[in-house]
Amino acid sequence: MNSSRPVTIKDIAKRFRCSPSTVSRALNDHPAINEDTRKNIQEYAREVGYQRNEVSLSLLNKKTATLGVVVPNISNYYETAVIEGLHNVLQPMGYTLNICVTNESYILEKEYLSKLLSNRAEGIFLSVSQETYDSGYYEHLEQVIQRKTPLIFIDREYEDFETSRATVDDYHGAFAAVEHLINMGYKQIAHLKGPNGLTVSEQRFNGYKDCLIKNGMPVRDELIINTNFKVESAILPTKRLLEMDTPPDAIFGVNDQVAIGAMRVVKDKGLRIPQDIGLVGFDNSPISAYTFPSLTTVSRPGRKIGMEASRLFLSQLNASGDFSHESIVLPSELIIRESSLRI
Amino acid sequence: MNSSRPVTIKDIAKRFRCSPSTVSRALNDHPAINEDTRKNIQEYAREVGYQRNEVSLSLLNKKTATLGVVVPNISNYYETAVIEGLHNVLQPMGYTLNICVTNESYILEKEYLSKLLSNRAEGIFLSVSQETYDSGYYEHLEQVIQRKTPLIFIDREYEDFETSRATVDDYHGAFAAVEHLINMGYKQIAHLKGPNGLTVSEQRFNGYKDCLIKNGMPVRDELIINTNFKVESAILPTKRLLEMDTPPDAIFGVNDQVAIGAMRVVKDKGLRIPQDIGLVGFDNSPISAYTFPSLTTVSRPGRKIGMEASRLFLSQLNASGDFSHESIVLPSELIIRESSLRI
DNA sequence: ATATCCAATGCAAACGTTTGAAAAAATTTA
DNA sequence: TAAATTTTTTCAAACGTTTGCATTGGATAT
Repeated sequence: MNSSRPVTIKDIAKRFRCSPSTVSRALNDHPAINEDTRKNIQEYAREVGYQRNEVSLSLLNKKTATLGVVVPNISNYYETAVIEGLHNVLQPMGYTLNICVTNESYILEKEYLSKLLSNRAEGIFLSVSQETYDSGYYEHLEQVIQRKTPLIFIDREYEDFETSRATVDDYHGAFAAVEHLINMGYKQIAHLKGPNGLTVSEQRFNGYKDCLIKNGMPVRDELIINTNFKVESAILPTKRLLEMDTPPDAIFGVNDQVAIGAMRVVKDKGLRIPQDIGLVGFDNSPISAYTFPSLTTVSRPGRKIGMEASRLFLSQLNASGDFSHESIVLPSELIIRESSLRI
Repeated sequence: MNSSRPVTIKDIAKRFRCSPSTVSRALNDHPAINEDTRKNIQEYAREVGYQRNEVSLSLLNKKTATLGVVVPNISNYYETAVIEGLHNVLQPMGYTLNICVTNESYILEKEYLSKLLSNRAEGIFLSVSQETYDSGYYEHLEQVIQRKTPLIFIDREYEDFETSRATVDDYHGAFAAVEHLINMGYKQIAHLKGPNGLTVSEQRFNGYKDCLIKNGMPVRDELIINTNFKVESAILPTKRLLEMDTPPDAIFGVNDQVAIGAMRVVKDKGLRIPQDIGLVGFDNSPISAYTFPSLTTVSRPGRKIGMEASRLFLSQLNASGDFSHESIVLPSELIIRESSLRI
């Protein structure tokens, strides 16, 4: 008849014919408890596998030690690196991360935020979904603000939303990548762009465009084709590029996946990298160093972003009433490898 | 002075000079509430951004609708696919997934399990860490069992632990991969093995070994070298293999990452794939189809594993007292691509 | 005018824990 | 032995919500 109901402090109290308070104090090593009582109770508690019900404590203390991490997906290297960074700082402080994957859906994002608030998460790290961008709705964020729950944007962001944010300098990373291609003598640089509307996509695109302009090179619309960040989404666009009358002699991919997809198509065509076609990606994913040829790319400090975001959260938490939000932009770094190194 | 304390039912009750019960019923559309009262209360609640405190409800109902997912890491394609599968089934049912990354650490795994139990998670999906394997300790799992919290193993497992589990048939996948290499005429097949002790590593290794034996081929110890699953860990081992007096003519990597690392080294050596060296990976990661040459691999149904694990959880939940644990083994599938297709 | 009935609301307990203050018990002091 | 002191334990409230049961007040029927 030993039901699966977890042992409570009351159960133990009954067993020892004492009050719950005594048990609670005994378990917490309160000084005003008789040594014997304490030992007996602790021993018994261990024996029966007592485990403090944190739910009741959360209710009592209004502290859940839970943080929400809301991201569009976790299948990319960068996202997992960010989570690792958050984790490294916050886990040792006793926080539990509640990772929510929106799958780029607005509705899921909204649901998750509601749920996190209902569950009294003490802070939320958010990388907004594609759909949220597209729709432009952000009432679901207002609830978070209204409830004064610290909200930290990671990576993607609403430009005009007043919160803290930790992002990577995509613009200058892209700029440096394209400038490098120009320095290598490439003349017609194509861009496999990310989905429209996303800050990440647009920032990188802007870096690409501005770099061309600054260097007196034309921005050819037909050399800019959209992808969805995934490797297979680069295949057709790259084919199209290579079949043009005046095809590009270099391709800047919005991320490594896309660049690797392009690499495959280029090689299938029998073109040589970097001699015939230069190639640059973005992210410095682990595999980029081991493709053949290895891929020039721009590294994003994902772990650092996570750690900085944690810092922002903590400072907001400790802040008294008036708190000015911070925007942290970490630099990205060009990593030159074989795919663009034309001698 | 508007403190950030969330609005409670009591606050609303005070505002309307009624009892909390009335507010609760009004918000939950209880029929015995006056229509006007209901409307007024609901409107006011929306206005002030009332949000039900789920913590208190959890305490009251002893239901948290929270499930723990404890995995060594989330940076691989497979793991995220599993999580996606779990998510797809369980999120719509109202469950929140609490994803915990142990980073292959025993201590973290133990801490997370304790925490999940303390937070009254209603079920736990576990892929045990490397350290847990190595140490052989599993008292931390006993607590879970003792508390009768459904525990489902995903992917990795203790062979002799009585729970439900959903795993992939790594053995036959590896067997098929090696048999394919043999059919292609490769004679000296090396194996870049995963870390010792992990079921995944050992199953694949066994598949490799048994296939060689069954085909009357020698198992040469010097052709079996350990890696840690990561791309860079394949570099030195592969170099060593290729510098041997009688080097292998094929390499079976424990996963795609390792195979891709090997691919790089082989190409650097000026050897041709698949003519000089055949190559097979494991996982069917998105990129494996787009390497050059594309990588023959074994696909693991990660999403399906997640969905099956969910099913196991649900059936255990609905089971009355006596419940016999299920072991589900999903087949893996050989995907033949260019890297092994010698004509 | 009184009994009957129904609609609407309030009361109180419960979930598991902590904690300040009060009470009880044990010990020391005079 | 009584008073004073110290040690140990209990009481009660609190956290926010739900819910069975009791209560209220008004309307209807007799």
